[in-house]
Amino acid sequence: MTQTSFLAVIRLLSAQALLEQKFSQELGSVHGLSLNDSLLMMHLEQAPLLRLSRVDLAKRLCVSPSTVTRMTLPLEKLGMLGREADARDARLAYVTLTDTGRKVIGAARQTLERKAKEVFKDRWSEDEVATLADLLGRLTASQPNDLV
Amino acid sequence: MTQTSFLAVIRLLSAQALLEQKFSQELGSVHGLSLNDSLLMMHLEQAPLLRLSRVDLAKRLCVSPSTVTRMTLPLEKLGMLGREADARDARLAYVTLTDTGRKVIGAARQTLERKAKEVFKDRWSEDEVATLADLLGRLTASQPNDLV
DNA sequence: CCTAATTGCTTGCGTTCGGAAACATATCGG
DNA sequence: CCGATATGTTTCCGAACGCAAGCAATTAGG
Repeated sequence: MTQTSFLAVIRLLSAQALLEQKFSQELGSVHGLSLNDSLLMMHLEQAPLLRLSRVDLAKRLCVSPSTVTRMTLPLEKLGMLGREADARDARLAYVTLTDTGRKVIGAARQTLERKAKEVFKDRWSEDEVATLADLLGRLTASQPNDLV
Repeated sequence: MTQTSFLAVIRLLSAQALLEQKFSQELGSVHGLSLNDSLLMMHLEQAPLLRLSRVDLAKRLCVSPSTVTRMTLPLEKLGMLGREADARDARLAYVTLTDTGRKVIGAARQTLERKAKEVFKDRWSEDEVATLADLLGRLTASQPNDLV
């Protein structure tokens, strides 16, 4: 069991490195976004009011709050993200997804979907991909919210 | 199918961020290694002569060759890694695993194994973990060599 | 041979990230 | 009401990375 767990974890780390490499290039050159930028905007996309606090985003992305601050700065200047205050708590500075941002992340998502399909194109049955997605979902179940 | 593939990829990326966060801290404080340091040394561990070229390591880790050069430098100074020339090709500078390095990565591996077991401790049957490991292995099958 | 292209490695530069510290605001306990 | 503690955000600093450029050595083509 410990060997199997270890194998699963090591392979997951390796697989991520491979996928990130495959996705980052095109995502950056075509849409001007990093992979983490895209994940951030996709979290906003499915948030109730298209907005989330910075600490919330940090937890979902598994990055530090300072990283969220730095990530949102350029996207805000590009008009993809906005900033919104909370009426009750003046400490909160929500990150919002603008109309421009919705269009951009929509296009980026299509790129990601196409690339994702390519990954499993050969030697994978639909059931196998579904099983993989399901098992990985168990791993991230402890996290705030699931994308897609 | 495209939705399923997309879901699998997104969840894999999220799961990796979560695992890296869980493993990095203890690995660094207890053994003084980063996660990538450990993966690099584990690749050396199972190499035929405990040695690999830098470009080979770069491919296995999905990082740039310059990163390998920079990663090995401090580990070499700590006596965990060594440098070996090739008799036929003077360009090659093999990275070797020293006795010290073998002991350190062996201990680090135990930490990783223990943490990996914790990840699946609850709500996972042995078969499920094995299935996950198998499916992830398919993703990394295109890569040079498999760890473990 | 001898030049050109290729391969392995390293260095410099710009970018990105985590952790500590600082600051503002909120909440809790008397 | 007030001090102490907690929470959200930002800034500073050091560490890690990719890319482009450069150097050394090998290989390929005439």
